Amino acid sequence: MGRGKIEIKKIENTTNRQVTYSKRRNGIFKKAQELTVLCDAKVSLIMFSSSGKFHEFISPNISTKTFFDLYQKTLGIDLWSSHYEKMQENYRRLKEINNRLRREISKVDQGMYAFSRQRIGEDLDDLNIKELQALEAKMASSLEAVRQRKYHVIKTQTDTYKKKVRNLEQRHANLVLDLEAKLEDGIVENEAYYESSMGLANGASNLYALRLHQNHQVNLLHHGGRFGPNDLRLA
Amino acid sequence: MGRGKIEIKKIENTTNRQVTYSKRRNGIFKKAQELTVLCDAKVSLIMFSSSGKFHEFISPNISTKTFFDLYQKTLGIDLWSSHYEKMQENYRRLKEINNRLRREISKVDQGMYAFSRQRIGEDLDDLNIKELQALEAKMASSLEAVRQRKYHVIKTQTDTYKKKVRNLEQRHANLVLDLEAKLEDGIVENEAYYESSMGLANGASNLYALRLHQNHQVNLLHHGGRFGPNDLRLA
DNA sequence: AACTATTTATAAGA
DNA sequence: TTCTTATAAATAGTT
Repeated sequence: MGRGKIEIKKIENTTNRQVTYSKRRNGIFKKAQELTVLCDAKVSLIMFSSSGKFHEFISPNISTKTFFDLYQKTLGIDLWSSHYEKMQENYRRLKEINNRLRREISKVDQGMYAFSRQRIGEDLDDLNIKELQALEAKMASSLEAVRQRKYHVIKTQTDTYKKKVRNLEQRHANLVLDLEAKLEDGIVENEAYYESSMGLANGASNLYALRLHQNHQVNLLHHGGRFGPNDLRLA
Repeated sequence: MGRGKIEIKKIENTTNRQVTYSKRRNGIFKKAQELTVLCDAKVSLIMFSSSGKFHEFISPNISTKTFFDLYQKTLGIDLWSSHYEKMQENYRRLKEINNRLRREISKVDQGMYAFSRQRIGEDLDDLNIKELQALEAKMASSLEAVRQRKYHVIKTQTDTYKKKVRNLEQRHANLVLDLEAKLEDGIVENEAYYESSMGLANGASNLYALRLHQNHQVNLLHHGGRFGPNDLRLA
């Protein structure tokens, strides 16, 4: 219908193609409109040009959504079922997993609670003698492990103190020797300095006092001392 | 375009309308097809006649679903948002909850593990003396609670046995009285029966033996006996 | 966007 | 429905 007949194949000339698209689009929309009126039909016509331009015609008094609901109902299928149903399935599965996780948490929680309470010595009413004895044995062994560890820590600290003391002994002995040498040479004459130095370096009795001090310290630690392993004060 | 010009309004004659629908439908489908080819366009054409008959044309190489996804994307709206998007939102939320639950389980598990290991006496290396002493005290107190409970259970069982014994004493005493009465009346003459009955009912020494037995039982329980609370055997 | 020669669609009839 | 055909409508190529 034109000056010449055309072959129905893609129009390569872009301008030409766009013009033809525009003309024929109007024609087809007019046809759709006429069909809607003449035949009381419902028509949905959606087009995208090659350049992506969008045009739509839809019969009056019907929304695209309604139209597609009708479409799907007519075909008896759901276009989005593959999408939607799959998601629904996943949703169900996720929900189930979720519930299982919740139950598990609850279980673990209760288990931990029971364990804790039992170890703390409550909730023992439902244990029989055999179970009680097993629990007692385990706890006794645990307690023993804790005690062993405690003694080990204390021993380590004690050894550290012993070394400190030995070191002090050595330093004071050297100091005394040095001081005596200087006194003999007449270099040092300050009496007060002499006395204090001698007091510290005055042989076995003073060192014994130091050792007593250390032992006392250990006892404090044993019976509830609050000194950390790095607390090396001696008094 | 026909033998005569027609007014564009609903054709009231049903047959006429259906014929026109059929003819024009073919025409419009042909136009859509030509547009698709000539202009490289994407066309979706869906129609329902007034009698509900459904016909569809869609450009090749594109599904109705794809077409509508494109449609929605172009319009920037989602016709199915009320349904689909809501579900998608829920799905996301559920997934998040799921992950949180997993993390929680992991946390609780680790917590329980650490707790368990510490109480069992391992993993004590990172505790200082103060912490060790606190743990020791707690465990000692727990252990004491377990022991108390054990003794209580044993005592309860012992009492049960005592009652059993008293009950037996009574029944045998009655039996003896009954037997003696019958012997006096000359009803019973079986010597063997008499001896065995008298053996059981023969006063304090036998009951003492029973009691000894019971005490021995208690000791067994105390030092590792394997009898449950419902195990009432006496030998 | 308008023109118009020509093709195409189709209304009415068979 | 389909075919025929006269005629209305659409449109290809041109301006």
